[in-house]
Amino acid sequence: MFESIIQNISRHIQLNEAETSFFISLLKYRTIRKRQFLLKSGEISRCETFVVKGLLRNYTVDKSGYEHVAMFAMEDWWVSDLYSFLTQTPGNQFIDALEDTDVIQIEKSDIERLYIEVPKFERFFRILLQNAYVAHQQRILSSISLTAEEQYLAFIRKYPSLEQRVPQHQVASYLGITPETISRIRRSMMKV
Amino acid sequence: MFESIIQNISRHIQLNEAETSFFISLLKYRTIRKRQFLLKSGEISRCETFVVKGLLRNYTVDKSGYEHVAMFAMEDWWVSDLYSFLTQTPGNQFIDALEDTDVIQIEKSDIERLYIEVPKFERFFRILLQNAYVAHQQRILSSISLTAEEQYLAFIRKYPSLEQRVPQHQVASYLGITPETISRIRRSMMKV
DNA sequence: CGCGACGTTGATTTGCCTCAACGATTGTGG
DNA sequence: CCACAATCGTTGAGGCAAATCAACGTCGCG
Repeated sequence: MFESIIQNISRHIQLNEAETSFFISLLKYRTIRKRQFLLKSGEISRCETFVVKGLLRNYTVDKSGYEHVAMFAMEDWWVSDLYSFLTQTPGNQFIDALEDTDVIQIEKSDIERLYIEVPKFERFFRILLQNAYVAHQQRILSSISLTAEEQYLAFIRKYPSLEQRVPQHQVASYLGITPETISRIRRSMMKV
Repeated sequence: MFESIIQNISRHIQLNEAETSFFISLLKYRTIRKRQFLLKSGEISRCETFVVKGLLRNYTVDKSGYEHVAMFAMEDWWVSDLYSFLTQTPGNQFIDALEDTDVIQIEKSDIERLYIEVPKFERFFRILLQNAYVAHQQRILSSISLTAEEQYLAFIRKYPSLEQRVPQHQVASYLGITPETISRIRRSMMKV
């Protein structure tokens, strides 16, 4: 049940048996069916979420009602509305399932216990956040420097598996371009 | 000499005297004159850098030779080419000074010593990275969802002091729009 | 079967870029 | 101390990449 998250963590830190079972005692296993919500705007993000199987989508809705995808999260990814999680105030992000999805969750208060009782977890999440920092910065640079076509090609090169599983209009939303533009890019790629 | 960085750190963790002096023993104080480089593409980013006074700019150059600003760093900010820093391989980012700037630097090997001898620093950098994560995500959402004018207004609202100190064409580069567009936005704002 | 979700295609519009010229300011070397 | 260059911002004209709007085909599913 919890092998995948233990393996994810042991990529960066080593846990002994006592630490492992303490950690596991803090976890909750949940299933979210396709189109169901894990988090809605206005709610407080109380958990960090690890995806065991399936595919989640983290997005916001602007004042005109348009959705903008902040990130996708598939197997082995962590996701939350971090701002809401940190401040424990109502957030403005949604998380829903694009596929039937199994997740493991840990509550904020339990993460804080973990930091105190097993300080190695500070290191683990620091490393996770470092990697996210690098990825975010690359995404920002793509967004401000590439054409729509270049961004799309960079996306499918970086996340070939997501490109298979995520509907194209969701990819468009993630990249900040329109579904029509992606459709035309793909057509022009076919010709070559 | 090191009061500012100690204060920056004590916002998130408490250090005793021994820890403080050990930390200080790892630091190097440097001055960079305007237009000089702290880091060039192709070099390995060997330090984390904290800005005491002044203003730095972190950017990349694309294949057409155009610069794209990844971030600015003024007083109380941390900056590095994190990817190069983590992997200790040559990076593709530049860091130069937009003003005469005083910085404090700590080398990667010394940060690692610090993590081991004063694990609280894992917490400190974790918190720093959490805040960066939230800021990055907001910037991404701005970039994919707002018009040029909305992005510019959001920038000057979020960073009014930067808007005073950074040349407009650098702000344009940070936002992924042209200097001419910013100029026209400002003119249209004057009329109202 | 019928509906909703998804992708495609064409016609048209538009926000922003490109290119070019110019003024103001700052800096610098003779 | 001045001449000149470099930097920075502004403005206008024209063009283009991508958005918008609209219609249609297909697929999967309740």
